[in-house]
Formats: sequence, C-alpha cells, structure tokens
Amino acid sequence: MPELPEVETTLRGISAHVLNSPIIRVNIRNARLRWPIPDDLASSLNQQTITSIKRRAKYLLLLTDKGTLIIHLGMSGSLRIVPPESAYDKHEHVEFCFANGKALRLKDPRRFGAVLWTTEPVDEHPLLSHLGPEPLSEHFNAASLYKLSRNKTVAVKQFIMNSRVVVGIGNIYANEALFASGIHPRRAAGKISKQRYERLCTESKRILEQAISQGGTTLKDFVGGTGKPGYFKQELLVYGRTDQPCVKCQKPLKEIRLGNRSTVYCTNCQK
DNA sequence: CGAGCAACCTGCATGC
DNA sequence: TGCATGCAGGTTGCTC
Repeated sequence: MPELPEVETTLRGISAHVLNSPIIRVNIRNARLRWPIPDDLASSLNQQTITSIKRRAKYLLLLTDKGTLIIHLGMSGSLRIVPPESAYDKHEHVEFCFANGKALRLKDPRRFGAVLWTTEPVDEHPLLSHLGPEPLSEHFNAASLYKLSRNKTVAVKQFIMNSRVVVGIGNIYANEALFASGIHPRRAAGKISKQRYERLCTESKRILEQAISQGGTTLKDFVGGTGKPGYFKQELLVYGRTDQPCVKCQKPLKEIRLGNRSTVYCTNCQK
C-alpha cells in the first residue's frame, strides 16, 4: 500500500517512540518476508540505540552506531507502536522492544515487505544504490526528467513509476499526478515537452506534499505509526474512480492496464 | 538494450 | 454455502 506519503507518515509517527532508547529484545515471529529476515538480526540489534530515522524512496532507515536497519513495507505493510505485552495480531511478524517500554511491530499480511540489516554505508546497499532522486527534492525537476526521457518509448506513467527515474511514486500517485497535469498515461515519455514535464513535476510535488499533510492514503488497512489511518483517499480524483464522472468535465473516467497496473484517466482532459 | 510479465503472498470481492 | 477466479498500495529478476 505504502507509497512515499505513507512511508513518510510512518516515519513521523514512530520517531519519538523509538529514538534514543536501547533495543532490549527482537521477536521474530515469521522471518519469511520478501527476503528472509537475517538469523542474526536480534543479536546484531541487541542493546543498539536508534540515533536517527531517515526515509530513502519507500525504505525506512533506522540508524544505530553499528549499522542500519532497513525496513520496507511492501504492498500491505504497516508499522505500529504498541504498549508492552499487547496481544499479537495474526500478521504481526516482527517486534522490536525498547528499554522505554514501547514496542515497534511490523504487520504485513502479504509479506512483500522486508527487514534487513547492513553495516555498510546504507546508500551503497544493493537495494538503494541505483535509486533516482527524491520527488520532493530539487533534483527532481523538468530539465533532468526531459533529458532522461529523450528517445524513450515507454509510457510516461511507467516512466515516473521507475525508481531509477524518480522514487516514491507508486500507482495511486502516478495516476493522480498525470490527471492533475493533463497528461495521458500512455503517452511516450520521450514525446513529452519540457513544459509539460514542468507541470508534471510541480503537480507531483504538490500531491505528495498534500498527501503527507493528511497522513497518507488508507485504501484498506494502512495506519501510521500511532495507529491512525490516512485521510488522503477522499482527495483522490481518478484512482479508484473508474466509470465515475471526471471532476473537471463529467465524462466517465476510463480504466486501462499499463505494465499490469490499473490506470485510470480522463479521455477528455488528458492528452 | 528495452519491453513484458512471472514471481513473491494473503485477503477480499465477485460470479457461478 | 462453496469454490474458482481475479485483483490489490511494490519490486526484482527472468525471458524474449
């Protein structure tokens, strides 16, 4: 579920509870996530203190003096702070217990998420080393997007969902950003003008920031670190609105599949 | 090289 | 009610 706004919401929700208190125990109830949780994770983390938390793309990076805990939420993951001794939910696979009495739990029904540990500089980790710019940074801009897209025949929606191009934009926000920009999702990335990329960058940033400010999008079961759902769903103008009227022109929205992902757009407003 | 798609999982909605 | 089917927020890694 989680795209960038949901991961950012999670980071903000858990930070105050997990920073600067030693990890006193790690409970691994099911190690079989996207990649197996390392056998030695508990011993690596024992008595370690998280000194800062960062987000890179959709990865949460929890830094200690000895290494970095990398957490990805996959399609269905969420992190929550729970009181000590809380009953486990069926899909709570990992628990980090802190000296301050709080516990951080990863719940992930589909198990596409990941929990990894690295002692190397985290930016050099194989999962992170190839990543493109953060969409809310100045490095995500029309000039570089335009340059990178020349001669590319790939559909623009798939182009902006490619983490080498820009990170953090998943299926929901790709649909929304293209609608807001008036760009047809299937248009070839290489045939879009710099001006239109200007619009796409501006709208992408605006939508992501607005979603973060509303705690992300909860479609089904996403909750931020403190258990609250996100409220951006009510702001979605195309995603999940197939056959409903376009908010701008009232024509029914059309759904197609692009790269095997559902793609909703207005045939009248997006060219 | 790029395009397409299978794979990893569970839960849920739909249709017969 | 049961069962089969298809779809879901992501990403890697295969084949062609």
